[in-house]
Amino acid sequence: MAYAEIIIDISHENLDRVFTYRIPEHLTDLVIPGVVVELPFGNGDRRKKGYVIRLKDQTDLPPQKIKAILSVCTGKDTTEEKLLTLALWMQKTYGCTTIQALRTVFPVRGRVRDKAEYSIFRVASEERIKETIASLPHNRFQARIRILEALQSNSRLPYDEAKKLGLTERTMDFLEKEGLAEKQIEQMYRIPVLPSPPKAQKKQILSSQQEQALSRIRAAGKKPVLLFGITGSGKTLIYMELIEQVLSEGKQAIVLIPEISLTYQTVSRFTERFGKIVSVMNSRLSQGERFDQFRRAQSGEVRVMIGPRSALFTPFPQLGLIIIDEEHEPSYKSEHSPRYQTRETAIQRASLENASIVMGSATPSMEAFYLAQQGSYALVELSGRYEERALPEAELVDMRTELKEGNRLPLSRKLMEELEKCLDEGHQAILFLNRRGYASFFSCRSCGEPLKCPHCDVALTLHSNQELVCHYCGFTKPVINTCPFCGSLHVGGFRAGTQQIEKQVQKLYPKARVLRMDFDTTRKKGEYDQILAAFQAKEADILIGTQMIVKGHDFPEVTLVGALAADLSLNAGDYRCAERTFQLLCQAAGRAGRGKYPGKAIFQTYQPDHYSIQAAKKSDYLAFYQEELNYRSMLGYPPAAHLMAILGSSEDESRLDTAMRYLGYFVRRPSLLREGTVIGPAPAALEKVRDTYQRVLYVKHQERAFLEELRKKTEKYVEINSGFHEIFLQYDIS
DNA sequence: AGCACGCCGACT
DNA sequence: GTCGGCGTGCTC
Repeated sequence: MAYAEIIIDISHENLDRVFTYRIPEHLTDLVIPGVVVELPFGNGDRRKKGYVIRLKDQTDLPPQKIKAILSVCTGKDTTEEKLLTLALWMQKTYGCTTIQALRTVFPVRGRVRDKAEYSIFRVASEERIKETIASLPHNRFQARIRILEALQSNSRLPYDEAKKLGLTERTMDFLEKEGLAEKQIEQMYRIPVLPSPPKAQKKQILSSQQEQALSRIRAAGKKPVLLFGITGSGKTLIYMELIEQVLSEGKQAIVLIPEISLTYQTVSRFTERFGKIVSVMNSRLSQGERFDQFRRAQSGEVRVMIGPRSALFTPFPQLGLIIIDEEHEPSYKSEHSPRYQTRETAIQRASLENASIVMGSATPSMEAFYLAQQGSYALVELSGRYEERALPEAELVDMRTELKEGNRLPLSRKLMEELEKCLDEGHQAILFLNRRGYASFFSCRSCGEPLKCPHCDVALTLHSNQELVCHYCGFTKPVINTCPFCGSLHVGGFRAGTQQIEKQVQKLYPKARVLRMDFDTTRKKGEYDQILAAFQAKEADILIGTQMIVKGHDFPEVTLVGALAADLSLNAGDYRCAERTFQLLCQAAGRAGRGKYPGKAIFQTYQPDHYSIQAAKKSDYLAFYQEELNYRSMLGYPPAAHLMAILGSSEDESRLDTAMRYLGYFVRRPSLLREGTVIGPAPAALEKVRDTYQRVLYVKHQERAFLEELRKKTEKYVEINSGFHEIFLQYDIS
């Protein structure tokens, strides 16, 4: 006997499990994992669609309970089937539950959407309603009367309001049977506001460099392409040419961009060229809005989807091209289960759909460049800035010398000098701080003890309203004036966050118009775009901010970029921190001199000799790549090897410790671990978040498949051991 | 989510 | 008794 394990509905927790169905003989060949089938479900054998997850020969269930599959809905080549196959691939590769994988790939009909969409419409005349109310005995049918009364004045009653009036299934049945009202689904799309109306565009002409790159991309065919082009070399124009071609073949394209650069500026370039067929997704969209976006894509109304990583799952009928811009951005790695890497998943989707895929970056991720070197990706280089603008020259300032010579300000003398020059010439400047709040943590100058959040174990940040804030859980406490550890009165915010730098700059250059952009000033929707637009319109001379200001914006009047603490991100305690630092600095330097004036970048640092800072100074990607690859090979980190993080979390610290220790013993068993290394368990980077403790265990191995196998074995081990019951485990393989 | 089942109170 | 409201539990 053949059976299939099927998932019925991904939007409801109670149905969050597999059901077993019998495969009738005539469907034997058609029912395979990844296919959508029609089933009888529940008491009335209602017709439901289900996803086939896997097949099996046996089942423990009593035979009389098992129903048979009715039919197979999807042929082999539908979008749905391919996305389902993609979900199963993600489950296998990233280790998550099937439901989690399905929810990532298919839009969930959110509750918000249901409320807004279902309405009750009056279908009878007002008189008839009145008569019905009168005919109903008034001491009963309270719910019916309330609803009919509501329908008298309004012909439409939203479903959630009706629920409040006591609407039940039976009442609804009565209303429909009597021909008084009907339940209706409104087919209203929530169209997110498009940045700009399509303009008559003047077609930009490709440089010979761009032409060359374009033909090499086309020559690569379906092989993934890594487009390695420095900032300002005009990658976007190449993307648009590729999209143009795909559209002319009647296919559709997905453009992935990091959330942070999903701005008016970026999107308007696409809408100006392609008009209404472009749609934008962003993570601020509600579930319902996202659902609508996907439906518009399905119907052919939208043919180019721009968005962050979740846009990868747009269900286009004939996907022709996937573009991943700024491929190296950390936001392409999902932080929730499944912890998928967008680049890998996109390549998988492209191969399932027989689509092309192009990844672009000025500073490719170590993984992508490594794979390009190995020949798995086609490497297409795009050298030279568009219209031959010079690359800005970066200069290092050693902050240790600065301090020795008596300058305690966050700005070095060199930077001040350049800033003044820049302002005098009437140009714009960007001052960039590696991380928000990093430098303005609150600590004691006598004993050096920083004040930490009692829930999250991170340093509290001092805000201008004299409050100490935890940026993870939002815990606040008023500022104190004695150190709780040693009683010293020398407590205060050290150095400067963006706010302090803003104050400092205002003091130094009272005439300069200063804009600040960070977490605090961009909390409200639209503020981000407003600040950028204002700066672009030259309504300010200096823009101060965290990494968000150096990502992909084009400010032609900026001639000076200052990185105030270039090495801040070097000590983040993560094997990727050198890579991040290099990327951020290169991006920052790339902001300067994008217009007709040459640019200048100044990196202030306490570690001027570090290779990532040295390489960033010269914008020398290859030099950095070589050094970093040596380091990764030596220590067995990706891309030289593979790394699995097992993240355990629990509210019970001692139980978590015990469980993770035993997990450590388990994966260290010689019978399991061949040629691999285990590190930990150790407290995770954030030891405690929202009163939940976190521990992490790392396993390094040359073979990814080995780690995937180990994960499966670990899952089984955890399942049969009661010590892990209150422990939540997540796996992250890279 | 749907649907049935079963209990409870208000009515003929 | 009987009907409808309402809470609970199950769906291969």
